[in-house]
Amino acid sequence: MPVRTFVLSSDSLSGASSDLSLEKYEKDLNASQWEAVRTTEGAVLTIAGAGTGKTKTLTYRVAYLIESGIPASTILLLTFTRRAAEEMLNRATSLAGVPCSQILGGTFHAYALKLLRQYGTDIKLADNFTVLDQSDAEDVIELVRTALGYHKKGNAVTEKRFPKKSTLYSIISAAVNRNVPIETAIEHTYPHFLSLTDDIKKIAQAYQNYKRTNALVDYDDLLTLSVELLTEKTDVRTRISGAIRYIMVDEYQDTNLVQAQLIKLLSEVHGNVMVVGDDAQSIYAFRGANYRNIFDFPKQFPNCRIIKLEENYRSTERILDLTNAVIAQAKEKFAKRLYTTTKLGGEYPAIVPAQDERMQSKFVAQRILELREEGLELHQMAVLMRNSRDSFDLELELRKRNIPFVKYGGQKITEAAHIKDFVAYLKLLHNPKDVLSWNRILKLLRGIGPKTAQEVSEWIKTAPNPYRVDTSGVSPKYLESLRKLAELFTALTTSNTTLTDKAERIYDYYLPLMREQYFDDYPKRQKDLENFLTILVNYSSIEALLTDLALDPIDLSAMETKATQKDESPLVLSTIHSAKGLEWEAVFLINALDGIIPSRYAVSSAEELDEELRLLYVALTRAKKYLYILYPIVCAGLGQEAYFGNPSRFLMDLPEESYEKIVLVKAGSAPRIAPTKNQNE
DNA sequence: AGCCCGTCGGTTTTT
DNA sequence: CCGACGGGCT
Repeated sequence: MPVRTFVLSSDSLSGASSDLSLEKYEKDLNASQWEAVRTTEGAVLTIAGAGTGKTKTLTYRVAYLIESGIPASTILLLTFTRRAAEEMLNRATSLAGVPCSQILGGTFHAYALKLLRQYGTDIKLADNFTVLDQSDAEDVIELVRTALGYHKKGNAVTEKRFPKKSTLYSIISAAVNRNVPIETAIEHTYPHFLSLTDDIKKIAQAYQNYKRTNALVDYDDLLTLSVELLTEKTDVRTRISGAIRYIMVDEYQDTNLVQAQLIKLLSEVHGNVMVVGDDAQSIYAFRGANYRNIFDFPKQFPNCRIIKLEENYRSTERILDLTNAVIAQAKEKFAKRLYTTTKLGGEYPAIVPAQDERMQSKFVAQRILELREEGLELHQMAVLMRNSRDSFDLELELRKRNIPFVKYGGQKITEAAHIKDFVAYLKLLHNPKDVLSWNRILKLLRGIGPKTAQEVSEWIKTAPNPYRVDTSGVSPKYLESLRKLAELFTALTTSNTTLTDKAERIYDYYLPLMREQYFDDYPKRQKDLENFLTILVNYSSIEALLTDLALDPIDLSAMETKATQKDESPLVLSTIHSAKGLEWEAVFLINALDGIIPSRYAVSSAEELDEELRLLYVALTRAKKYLYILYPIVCAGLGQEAYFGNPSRFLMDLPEESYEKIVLVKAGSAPRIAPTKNQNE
């Protein structure tokens, strides 16, 4: 039996020691990282390239502050996802040897929500307000659009096609996030709707009013209302910013103007702010992020110190050469070029044209199994894609070969109709006047459509006891089903049961309705609901559950894996956007086609094209050791007709010596991998 | 008038 | 595969 020694690294042990000297921090870091850690006073801008130890630096800085005696509750750490915050805090805790869990933080939106829950009434916000996620917000828009009469065709104003609710939402949201008037937002993304500007403005206004009168707050409101609060209420601002001595912001290139404003306000008293970001990795401009925030930071904080991290510790030299060549194609140039001194050489990154999507999937699955034979674990490998649906074929192949995987990106559980239905009952227990949820659950009843649902829910809003749906004077068509609904709510509200009991009760009531509503695929949906119930058990209050669902909903397929966990940590499938900040030993990028990445919706403007290039850059820089870029040559069209796909334009002009090409050859029924260096022709 | 259901068209990325 | 739309039904 082979025996190896295993060396425990010192930093996982040092946590236990009460080593008062802070030198251990210096020892683990390079000069720039250490400078970023110890420069705690004043404003600091850290520009950190991919894989240069950005997360490590932030983690060490948190631990360093804590060990220097700074109370955790005076530190605010803002990150892009809650997962990122949790991971950093865990690592900082073991580093500093003292719990860091008291640190304030999470996402901008979550922190803003906390502020508003506490001080919202100061700006006349109802104290029981509900947070709308995107699909809720779209439903509200649909509601006000209908109320204004825009749904009818032949309406004088709607001779032309009227934008659908998701388009309306994205226009309204873009205007807020970019801090521009509605017409500018329309012109930017949907110039063909410019002639409807006045109507869209009316809807935007009605949407705003509706939210206010019904105590609803959408994602953008969380940020803008926080800014409003801190701007207008001087005493609140002084109290809050006085209590925050140190602020750290991760992924600053993906913040928008409102978020930048928020930072400025929160740091007013102490002025100790460090923002960390990489302009080359900005991939959220589509949602209003502005990477120029990075360059504007020194203007906002004139005495700010600028620190650059340029030494990459993640990838091999060969991968780095390729990714440097990729990002060099950007129209807007980036000043830095990453280098490595520790991971010289390595395997060539590979570009793999596959005959078709099936072949692509087979290659990925087979190569993953081979790498696992060589000792890589499944969770150390990832398959990345531009669009969530690009992995459907691969998912079939992985299931066929029994390779467990978890998928990030794509549909969230709160976007699935059946989960939304289910949650609507819970929302009503939390807020009985939630018209939106009434609407939703009433429409599930046979004979009740949009019109009746709206009438009934408007009536409920003013009723003394909303749960006792009054059945007098309603049409016998749906009398019985209304009675049953009232019965459900009576049971839910009169007995003192736990959340789990309530949920089960709702489940029993809802299941038959669901079967009727979504007859085609109800078994799948039923399974989802059962999985959802197992997650729900972890929550003690409806409010906690609803907050999590609104601000950090898990992906539908991730929920499935969570519920049916196998003993082996699964392979990761992820959209590039959801892969931000993560890294793997082996990375496969699939469907690297022109029209996919860059997206065909982005090719008309140089700016959007650059963002797609940065997206590709983010994808490729996730790889530590192995990198495969794949695309199918023949693509299946929408119907049955196939067409020839072109590889991404970003791959066309890369230096020949920066990658190898892999040609797939069939051996019997299974394809074999025949590596050929592209330079030996 | 309002509901139901079949058909067709268009399909990015997410706090 | 979901959502908008139109026609027929209650």
